[in-house]
Amino acid sequence: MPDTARTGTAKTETTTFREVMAEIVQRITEGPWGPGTLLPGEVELAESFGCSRTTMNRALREVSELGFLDRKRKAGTRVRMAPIRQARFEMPVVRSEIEKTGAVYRYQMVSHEVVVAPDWLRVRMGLKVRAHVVHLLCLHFADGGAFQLEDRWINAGALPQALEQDFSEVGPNEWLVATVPFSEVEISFLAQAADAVMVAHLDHALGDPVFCVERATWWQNAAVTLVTLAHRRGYRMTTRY
Amino acid sequence: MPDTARTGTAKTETTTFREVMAEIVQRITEGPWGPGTLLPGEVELAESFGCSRTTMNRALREVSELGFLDRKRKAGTRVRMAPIRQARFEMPVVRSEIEKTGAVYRYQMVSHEVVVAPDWLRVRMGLKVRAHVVHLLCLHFADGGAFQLEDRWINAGALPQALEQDFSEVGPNEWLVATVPFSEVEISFLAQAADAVMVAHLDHALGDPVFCVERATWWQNAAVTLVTLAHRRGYRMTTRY
DNA sequence: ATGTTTATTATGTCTACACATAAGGAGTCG
DNA sequence: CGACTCCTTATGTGTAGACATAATAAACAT
Repeated sequence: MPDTARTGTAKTETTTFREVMAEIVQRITEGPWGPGTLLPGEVELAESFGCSRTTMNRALREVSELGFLDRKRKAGTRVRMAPIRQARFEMPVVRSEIEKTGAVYRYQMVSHEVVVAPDWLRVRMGLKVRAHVVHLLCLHFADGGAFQLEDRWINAGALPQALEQDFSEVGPNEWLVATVPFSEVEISFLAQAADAVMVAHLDHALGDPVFCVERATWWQNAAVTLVTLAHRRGYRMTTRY
Repeated sequence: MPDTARTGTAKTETTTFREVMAEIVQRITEGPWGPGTLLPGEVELAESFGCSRTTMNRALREVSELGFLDRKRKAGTRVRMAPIRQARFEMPVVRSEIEKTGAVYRYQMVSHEVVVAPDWLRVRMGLKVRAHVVHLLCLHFADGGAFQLEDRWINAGALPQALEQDFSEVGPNEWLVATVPFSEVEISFLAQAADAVMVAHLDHALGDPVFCVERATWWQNAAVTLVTLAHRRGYRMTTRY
């Protein structure tokens, strides 16, 4: 911790609202504004910080979005008793996730078929009876080792182009984000026992715990795709805040 | 635009910048602004929307924070090719998570001991040799069934009060958030094989896949606590966006 | 041709002011 | 006593105008 920019280099005068934010967070986490404290009003604060109310408002709003403050109209601004614990995961395309670690990425399609949706999938995605789906199994390698097994279903009713598409070179994920970029998504994290398919392609023994991500996406109220991403042994999804 | 919300006599008329946001998102997801589009400048947009640049700026800023837009100074505002996929999990105290589903919450302490930190923990938390830690095993029930097993270590060096605290009634989590509310956190999600302790308290067989959350927290550069939360069979952590 | 300076431009932010809205509290009236 | 109205207050949001900053493009000099 070098210094708190208060006295610091004195000349840069970075855009005040960030400074104000920093000072507020400081006062909350270390200074006099413990949990439950009712802060002075915006006007008074703005005055004491030597900035306009607009700026103070922005600072307070953003600190509030960080989960430290609770604001209500007439009631005022209060420091939360316990901060909102929110974990935020950025979910990049697998390729970026792998390349970011410096490893070499390789993609391989394992299988590709067009079938009538099985019952469990129809229920899960809300498809019509006898709806056709594209079913893919793909592998993502990091430095030659299998990193992630992708088990994907694409609703051909909503996305007929998927029937024509060749997935042997470009992964379905990258194709999808380019084709249907903005969609509703539901993500689940879960632990699953390794089945035969996973054992065949990842470094798992039968029944081993596998960390899986399941992602279902809709576009304009129609189910587009459902994917399960099974990760290699020992994978953890980590974030800091 | 029919009116500028100035008349006051009840109209939906949600405060313009939200309207503007909605319209922008609409144009991106369904309208003419496909991925890669370069939007007109703020001034021009503000004019065409009939609002001030300030308001347009706020709208664009917030849409950008949603992950749809990419803004750079001179370059202008561009629709992202692929939206930033970010999953955001709110991590409430277990009690709230359970009670929110309508189930009855019950807490039980299983074991409580003060010990010298084992080597793996010393490394993991960066403790001194022979540092003392409080080690707790606790259970959280939902409607009488075991929901979550909490395996917690608290650094007594950083938090001597933990030595005096009685955890048989109040769970360590709730005590900690009240005592050390604002801290640095690292969260990991992972899949683990059920060990003997988990089997004894949760509905698992030995070796079953268990969804675990591991959380390490620091306060002012000192490790405070490390906890592993093992969940019952079939648990998933889900979010939508 | 290449490197450097300068102009231009779009976003980033600050200011001062105004009105809107929600919610607590006081006062009023049955 | 309770329900209602009205006032007050703190945040929420909109406007117009100004300067700051970053990044590109054009002009210039070497």
